[in-house]
Amino acid sequence: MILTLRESRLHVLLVERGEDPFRGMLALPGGFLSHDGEEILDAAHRELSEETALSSGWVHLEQLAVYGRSGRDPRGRVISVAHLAIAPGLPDPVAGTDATDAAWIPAEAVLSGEATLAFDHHRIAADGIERARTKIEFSALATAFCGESFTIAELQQVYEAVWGTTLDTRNFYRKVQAAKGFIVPVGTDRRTTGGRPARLYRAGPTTVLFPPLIRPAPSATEENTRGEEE
Amino acid sequence: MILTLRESRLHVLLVERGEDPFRGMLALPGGFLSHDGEEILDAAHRELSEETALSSGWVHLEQLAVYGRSGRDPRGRVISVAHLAIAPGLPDPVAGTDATDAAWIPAEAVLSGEATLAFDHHRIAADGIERARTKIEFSALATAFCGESFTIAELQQVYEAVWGTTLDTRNFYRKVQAAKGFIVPVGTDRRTTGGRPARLYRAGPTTVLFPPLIRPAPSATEENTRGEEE
DNA sequence: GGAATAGTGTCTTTAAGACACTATCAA
DNA sequence: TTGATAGTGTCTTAAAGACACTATTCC
Repeated sequence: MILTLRESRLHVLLVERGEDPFRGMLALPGGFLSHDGEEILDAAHRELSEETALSSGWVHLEQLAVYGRSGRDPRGRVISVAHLAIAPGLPDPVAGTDATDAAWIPAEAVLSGEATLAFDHHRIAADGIERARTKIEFSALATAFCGESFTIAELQQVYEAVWGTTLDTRNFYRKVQAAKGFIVPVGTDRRTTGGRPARLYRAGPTTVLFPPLIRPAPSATEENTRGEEE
Repeated sequence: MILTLRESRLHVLLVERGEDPFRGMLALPGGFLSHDGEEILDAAHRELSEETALSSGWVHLEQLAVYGRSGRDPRGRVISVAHLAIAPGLPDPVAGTDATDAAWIPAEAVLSGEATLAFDHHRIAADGIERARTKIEFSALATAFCGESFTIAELQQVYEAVWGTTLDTRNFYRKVQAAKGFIVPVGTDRRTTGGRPARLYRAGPTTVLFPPLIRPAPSATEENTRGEEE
């Protein structure tokens, strides 16, 4: 599953299936190993570039979990190794091999069930979004949603979009700057959009955020996002 | 991979392989799906009870990650779905089907490389231990190392063993009791070992610890425990 | 009374949360 | 000068870390 930010909102790339089963329904992009010896991670990269025509240099890609319940695919026993990809704002999607059409769908619509997904892809998507939500608390992953350089305001929009919350600007500035090695200033550069120019930063060397940026508690939450257990 | 506490130290169950490849070497217990339709989680439970003869009611079992690099098994392409099991102090191990012998090995010895493991099992074991170390910070998972009831001192030993640190008793008492729903007193019960009797607790309803029990920073750490990526 | 283990209280420091104004640029 | 966006400072509260003594039982 591929996540990105568009118009300051979190979006998931979905394809409209061009073949049975579930022809015409929305599904996560994906596919089978192209040959017996293909590495799983290579296959994930291949599927990713087939769907997004993206130079995989700037994409974060990690394994999510395995989904292998019998019955999840009417064609028979299919074991899927779900991966999570995060990329900066992407061009409009390109139709892939097994898809007639692809589109960025707001994560909200997927989570709420407003968009219905084929197979058990709702569950996979929910797990992936939850992984992203958790991981940006403790790792520098949020910068994967940004381009090479970005402003602190843009980074704040990433957190707000992924968590679906609003954050206090002053506290956010304090916290990202307190996390040493998270972002480093790109010297002289600035960019302007009508107001005071913003300082540009790029991702720093650190992958582990300390202190972390804890997500505000919504009210009562669940845990358990890992794989198919239970 | 199965983790438990023995003599206040974290141990991993390893089997000595009775068959090629890697005959005679230590390896994580495991096996293949018994038939085409077997659920992955069921198979993990089955392997678990084959190795430990444990009523799976008291065991925590979760999916860890997939390991599928070609070349990881000389027999051919083998995709392993690693699982992490955590159980309270277990009886001495029972030899499994594909193992001539099984033994609890200190996690330290596995991590340090003092014990050499077959296949890529060192990596899997390291990932599993790191998962446990991280997860007891934010979830009530540590109680899975204890029996049905336990003392706070015993729970502290779990944290110390898994993290490989020592903790301040007073701060630990304060923190576990501040995390509402983590542990609940088992009323009148006590148990005695020569000193003042300790109050007994059992696992509470909460799975998410708030505030969490943050693991003390060792000095400089890495992250990235998920699966085979990179 | 002594050995053994259980349990607690205070002070300091760090970080979170809440909150509103000043700074810099373009038009 | 106005509109727009960027950036900052303080006070309060929560939680972490450091630290040493009292309590209860068995012998």
